[in-house]
Amino acid sequence: MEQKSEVPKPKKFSHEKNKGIPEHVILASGVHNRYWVLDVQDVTSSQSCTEKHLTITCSKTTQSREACILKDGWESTPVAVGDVVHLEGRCVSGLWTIDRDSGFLVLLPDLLISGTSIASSIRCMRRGVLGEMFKAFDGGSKQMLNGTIVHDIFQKAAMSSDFSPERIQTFAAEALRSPNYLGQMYSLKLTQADMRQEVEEYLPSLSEWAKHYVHTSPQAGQKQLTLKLPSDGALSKQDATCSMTVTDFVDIEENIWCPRFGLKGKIDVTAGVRIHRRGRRPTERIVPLELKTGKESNSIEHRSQVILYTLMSSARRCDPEAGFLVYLKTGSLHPVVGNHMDRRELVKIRNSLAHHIGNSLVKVDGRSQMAPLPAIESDKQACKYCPQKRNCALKCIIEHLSHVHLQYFSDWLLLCTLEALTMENKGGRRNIWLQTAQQREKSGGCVGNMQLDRDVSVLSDGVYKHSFVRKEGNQTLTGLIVGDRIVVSDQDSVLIGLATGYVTEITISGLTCSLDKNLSKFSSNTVFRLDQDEGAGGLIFLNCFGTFFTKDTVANILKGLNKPQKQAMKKVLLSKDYTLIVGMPGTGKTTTICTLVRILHACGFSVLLTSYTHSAVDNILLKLNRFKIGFLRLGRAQKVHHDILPFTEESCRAKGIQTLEELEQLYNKELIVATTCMGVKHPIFSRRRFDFCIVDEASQISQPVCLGPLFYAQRFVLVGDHQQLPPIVQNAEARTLGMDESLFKRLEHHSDAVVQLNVQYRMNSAIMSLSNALMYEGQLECGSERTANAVLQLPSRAQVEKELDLYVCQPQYSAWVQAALEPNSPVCFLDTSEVPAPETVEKSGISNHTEAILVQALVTLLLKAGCRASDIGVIAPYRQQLKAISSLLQGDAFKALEVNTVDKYQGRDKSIIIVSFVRSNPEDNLGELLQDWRRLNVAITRAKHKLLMLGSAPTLRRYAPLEKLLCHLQQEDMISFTSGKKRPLPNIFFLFSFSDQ
DNA sequence: GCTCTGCAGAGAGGA
Repeated sequence: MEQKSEVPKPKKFSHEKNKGIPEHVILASGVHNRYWVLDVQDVTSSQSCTEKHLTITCSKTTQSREACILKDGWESTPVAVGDVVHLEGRCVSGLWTIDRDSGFLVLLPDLLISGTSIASSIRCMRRGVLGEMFKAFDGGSKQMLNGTIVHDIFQKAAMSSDFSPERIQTFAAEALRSPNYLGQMYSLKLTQADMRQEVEEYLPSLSEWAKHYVHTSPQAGQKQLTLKLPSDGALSKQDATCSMTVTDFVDIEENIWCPRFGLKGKIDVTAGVRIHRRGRRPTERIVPLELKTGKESNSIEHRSQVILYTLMSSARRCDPEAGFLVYLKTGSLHPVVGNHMDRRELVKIRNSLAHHIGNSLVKVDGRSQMAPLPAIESDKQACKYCPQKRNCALKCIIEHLSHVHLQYFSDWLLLCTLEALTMENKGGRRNIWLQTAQQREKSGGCVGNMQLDRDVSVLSDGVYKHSFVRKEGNQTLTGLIVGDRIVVSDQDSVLIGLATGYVTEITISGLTCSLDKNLSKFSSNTVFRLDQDEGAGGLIFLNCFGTFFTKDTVANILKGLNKPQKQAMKKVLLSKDYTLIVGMPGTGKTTTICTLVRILHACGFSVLLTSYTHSAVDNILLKLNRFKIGFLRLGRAQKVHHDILPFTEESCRAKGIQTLEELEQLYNKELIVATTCMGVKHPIFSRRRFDFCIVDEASQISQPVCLGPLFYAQRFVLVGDHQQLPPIVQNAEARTLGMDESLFKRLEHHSDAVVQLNVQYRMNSAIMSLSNALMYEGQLECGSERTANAVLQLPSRAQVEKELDLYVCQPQYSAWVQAALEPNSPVCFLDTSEVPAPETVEKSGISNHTEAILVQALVTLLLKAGCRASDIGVIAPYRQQLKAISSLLQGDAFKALEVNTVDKYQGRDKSIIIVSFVRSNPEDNLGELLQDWRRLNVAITRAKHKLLMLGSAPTLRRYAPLEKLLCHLQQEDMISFTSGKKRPLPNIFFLFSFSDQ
């Protein structure tokens, strides 16, 4: 993937980027300033020093401009026109000066970079950049796990202010049987005894450390340390000798997102300390302690980490100026002072890293490509143990990768990077600190003004249940829904990212959630904001380019299947590598998969069962469960279907798993393991392999995600239908470059691996014929006479028609209603063009009010005619239209009725489907959604007995797929007009009064 | 031009 030097180095993108400030960029002045760089000049000053002069603005109109001079080393900052920067220091009448002694320039400050990332970039920038691009997949080591556990023990002791050997023993024993660490031991093939031995070596020095430094100990504060704080000014060396005692443990694992310096990180221990120096009054500070279990190296990397933590702390509270490295192997303490020089150099390294990460793409001739990585360091020593060495020199090291494979890798790297960028610009975490809670609440995805309600309760190790209520009464909470991931910050966005977790319950006045930190230490007056967390965005780029034949049973299982389904079974069993099952709409994909799993299970094969969504996975499991087939379901309990909960790892563990053997047993017990494609980070996959992997809804999954689970199986089966919707890709360029091609589609032309399910049991023959004409070229068949001839049952239809006659004296006005209700014409397109029914285009989306009213009318009539609300589904391509329709369908009678987007209806069906196509305008204003054949195909294949479509035929004819559909409908005489000659209103009013009765 | 699901994740040592 290394781009060679032929690739032109990106010059200044001034002409490219200067076209105006993009909409998603937010600028500000003040402490949390954000400036847009308008111009960059390299200047040689009178003392023949080079400087960089920036012209900057913090207003989007670019009217008020300021200047910034970078010198004394800052001039080498890789800042370019169109970058966003944050400035620290002094500004005198519109001129910032960043020099040796004061000021910082933080490049792309909303790109938060972790302390460890910066520390690892000190020796090699390329390593830091690669580390941000690829999360290592190495799985860790015994030493690392030991480190984590010893940290945990120290932190628990700190929080309980008890470092007695007995207490520490208890914490150690708890940690050694905690679920999380057992999982890691399983991955690393370590035993609990191994781990116990490793951990126990450290325990005495924990108590020892506390004896010397915690203020409750009589021996505290006797050890001499060397500490010279910046605020001391010039002092003699003698004066720098001091002693330190910890007076208070303020926090553990304090999570800091620091957008002033563009940093993030977790501080092991935040402690209140008292520093005693000879001849001075003791000073009190709150400082970061960084724990280390490895060698007492006092290395640049370790010290840099501490200095960065002091900088992050300074943005939250009084500048600690110093922090401490605690080496737990020996129990010794090293003070680390963060003077301006060190901080300056680290911020520069951060900027360099941010520059590379923030400019990972360059445009060449209008097309995006990956920017070159920083140069390779030729330090053999450093490279030898570098965790990124495989990614660093991919081409050289992995010789078995052919050109095609490398090309595939680099293509997808580009696509994923493009997509990540778009997702970051759209949502992204930076809105938490760039927008006030009120601003963000308007656009949804945030609730502010929240206060802690009841006491915090512990749900499990590291999971805390919190209840919040609105400070001002009962304003309804609209922004969040149950299951959302959230980030908790203080209302004023000073303490950002205090905790993360999930919404578990929403009431009228408040909300309950599970969080990773206990916030009870905040006073009951503290006001919080809860922001929906879209996550860091982008796809994880999975870095892993690394028989009992019980004939009777199988025969029995095969019995209920139709011919193509049987063929599918045979194909899978005989396959060497993979099989694709093309399941057309209603052909029983879930049943087929369920049967396939039962057969494979009966044959003694192990199966990894996956799909993109939790609900798709659970759909199959619900069916499987009826046959009493055992399985293990991995994944967050909150996302799993209620009836499947007993089979989750979490509930199995709750029955009591304390030893590694029990955990191994749980992981190995079932032949069938089910999870989502993204769930493959689970420890089980570091060891278990499967005979088969089945991926459901595979045509909706992007390639990198779909590949994930396939690495753990000998053979795989992809089930999907490429005539249905493809994976969602937000970035337009990535889409045109083919990112929405699923693996299913890519492999589909290998026709010998494909088997088609074309016998369907959903639609009656009239509805089926639409899809056959449009997409399947007549291949789709009805499974039985019963399916083919099934029509809508309307017990009270006669009564309704009688009333219609009574209320509408002119029959031509109610003709279309009669057509819509007629069970024997299952397909009916209602052309609204003569009504007319124009669309409404708003920022929030597109809707069509008249169509919404017509939907309401139809639903009302259908219910009146004896239809159950749960048998009716309303579909529209646009969210805004769903809102319009739902607001008209309020009330208990409509409760069971489902209103949803086309996309959400995929994989589902209803007896009656009403589709509102929305678009209706005289211009050539089309939009993308309805241009997609597959979306239309999904929309028209959801109904079992009756398909009602509403739309303006003249507008819709401008969309190629709809033109074809309308042509077919016309031939079949399936179109009727919603009114006679431009007089629809009496009808509509009539319907209103009718529904109000 | 308006369709949306998944993800914890920063740091745990080694030289």
